[in-house]
Amino acid sequence: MTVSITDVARAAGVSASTVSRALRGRPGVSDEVRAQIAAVAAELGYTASRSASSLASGRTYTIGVVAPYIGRWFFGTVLDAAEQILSAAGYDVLLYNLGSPEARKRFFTKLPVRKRVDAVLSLLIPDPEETDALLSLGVPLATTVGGARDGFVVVGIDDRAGAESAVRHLVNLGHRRIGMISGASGPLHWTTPIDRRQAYLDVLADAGIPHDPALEADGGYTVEGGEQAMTELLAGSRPPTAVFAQSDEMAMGALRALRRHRLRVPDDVSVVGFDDHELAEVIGLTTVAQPVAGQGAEAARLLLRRLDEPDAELPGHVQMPIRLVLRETTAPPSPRGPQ
Amino acid sequence: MTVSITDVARAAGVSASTVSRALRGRPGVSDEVRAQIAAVAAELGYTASRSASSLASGRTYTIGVVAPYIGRWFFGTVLDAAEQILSAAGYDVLLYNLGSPEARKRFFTKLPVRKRVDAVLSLLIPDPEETDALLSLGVPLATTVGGARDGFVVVGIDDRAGAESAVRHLVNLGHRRIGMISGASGPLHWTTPIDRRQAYLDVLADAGIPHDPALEADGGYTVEGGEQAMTELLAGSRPPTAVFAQSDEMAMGALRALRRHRLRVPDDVSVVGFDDHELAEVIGLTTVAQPVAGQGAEAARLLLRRLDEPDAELPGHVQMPIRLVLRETTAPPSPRGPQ
DNA sequence: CTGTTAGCGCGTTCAC
DNA sequence: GTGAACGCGCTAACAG
Repeated sequence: MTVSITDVARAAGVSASTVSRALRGRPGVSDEVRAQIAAVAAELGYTASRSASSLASGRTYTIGVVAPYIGRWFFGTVLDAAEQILSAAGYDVLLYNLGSPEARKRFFTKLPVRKRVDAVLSLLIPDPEETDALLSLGVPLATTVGGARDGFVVVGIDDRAGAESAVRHLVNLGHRRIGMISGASGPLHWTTPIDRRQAYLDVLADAGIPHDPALEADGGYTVEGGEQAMTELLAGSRPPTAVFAQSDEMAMGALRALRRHRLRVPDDVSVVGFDDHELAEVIGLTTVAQPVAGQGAEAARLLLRRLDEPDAELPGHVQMPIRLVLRETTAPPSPRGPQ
Repeated sequence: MTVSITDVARAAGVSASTVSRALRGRPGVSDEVRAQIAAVAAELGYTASRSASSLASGRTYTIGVVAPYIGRWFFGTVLDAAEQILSAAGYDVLLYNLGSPEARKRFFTKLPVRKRVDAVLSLLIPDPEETDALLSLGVPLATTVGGARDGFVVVGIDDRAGAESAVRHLVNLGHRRIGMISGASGPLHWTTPIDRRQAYLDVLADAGIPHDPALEADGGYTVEGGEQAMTELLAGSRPPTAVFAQSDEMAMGALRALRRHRLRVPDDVSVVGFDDHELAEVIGLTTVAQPVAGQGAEAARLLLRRLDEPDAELPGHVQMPIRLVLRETTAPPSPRGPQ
């Protein structure tokens, strides 16, 4: 039924080893024999069985990618970029979508990637136990989230610097009542919301603006959450004149809430996001841009280099550039304040 | 280093065959032995090598998913849903992102999924040659795009009915100059834009509205394309009072173009999209909703059933429901017309 | 430069 | 109910 290496060997009048060497471009085969084998293989439609070759060689030419919510723009974009780099290098991608707690638990207890992948790229932050599980795989590890960690190649951004530039922008415009929509209720060990919040506090302190806890709300990194959070902020006795949302999706939710309250942006309230979502430009959202696809691609590249030269010195932590993109949702505060 | 089935067998004082039977729940093992083996395996952290077991059994417990642009909301969402169903059933997902022509060609010529997957789910429409390549794999096939085709389980929607409801809505509001932003420049064999366009023509004809080619523009299914297309339409001598965009992303681009031209929506121009993108609600976009995640999940389920009972009768073509969602971007035409 | 010999780790007959 | 033998298709080490 399916054509095997011995079929090719027989048809070409050589041994299976020669076929193996010839097709994989290994030295030790004369050019004419190699060409003839290639021709026979093509004619028969032969492809080596990955199961068999990885069993024999120990290499799988497969990379495992674990992600939360691949349907979300951010992760989808990272995955997209990483896959392109990996497949161009001849690697296949095994995808694990760990959005639900059950899926996540199932993955880390059964660890289906064991003996199946040459490396793992994680788009989520593993907790200490999960980290141990990944380390136990004994393969190179990379991640695009969180800070530097042992055993991982980390490609990320400077969350604090990014958040600082956003909040400072609002301060420079003259705002004093600056709210923040964060994502504190996310998974543990997820330092991003913590870092961005700290930057917010730092900039306020730096500007001599007292911190008002009533100006903080949790948006859970979703559009709906952002909308609810903004609604909460508006319900306060002294609502903010500007809001820093820790993600563009939450910012979009905030914009929706503002529209529902008949408040104009940026005349009544300014909004800054974070990410530079593909639709941020469409909406005219001022935001902190980070190279999302770039991080996926870079992490994939570093992983490939680790596989090519296991002993090469590689940076354990790469910082990608960020920049504040000014659009149409920020302006100086209205003299009359919101309302 | 890595623990194998013989390690477990030795530690449990049984043979490898018994371990194999016990761990996979096959009959022929006493309950107490089975329990003991399970305990030993857990303690040693044993997982069967997929390479070895699929080499021996012929089953890979892996499904190949090919997609264009997984970074795009639509495909990311379909993939997300399909992956959840498949991994819950114990299958792994091998992902192939075929956005670029090179990646696509590479995939279909080298066919890296051969002997690697038990089934394939395609989120793109293969041309006749590519179809042959997929059929040659000899495994169940499914797709979420295009019409019914031999050898595939197709899960989709009625594109014509959906587009009709959108255009009819505009007609019912009283619009006579109705533009369309389509995606004709996409890949060949992609019938969606053709079907949606035909529906547009049918409804116009039905309403006695003459067709004006100047009211059609190509948006290539992207936000930027939609923006350009809308700009083209506005540059005409008699711009439309309403526009049907064949996708929400193009509709969002159109909204941006309208804003830039200082035209109000829906007062000056009405816009209808197609898909019910996750941000459509945020923007208040009237659109034709289709169950995007639902299609991915359903296709995955049908594939699993095919694998479980290869001889069962399965529908070759499943139509998922659609519905028009009225929001804030459509209204009767302004008495003065656009401007 | 090429063929031969051994496994890689497991599932699957068979015997027992 | 359990174990021994064999083979899945391929790569790696060794001869020649």
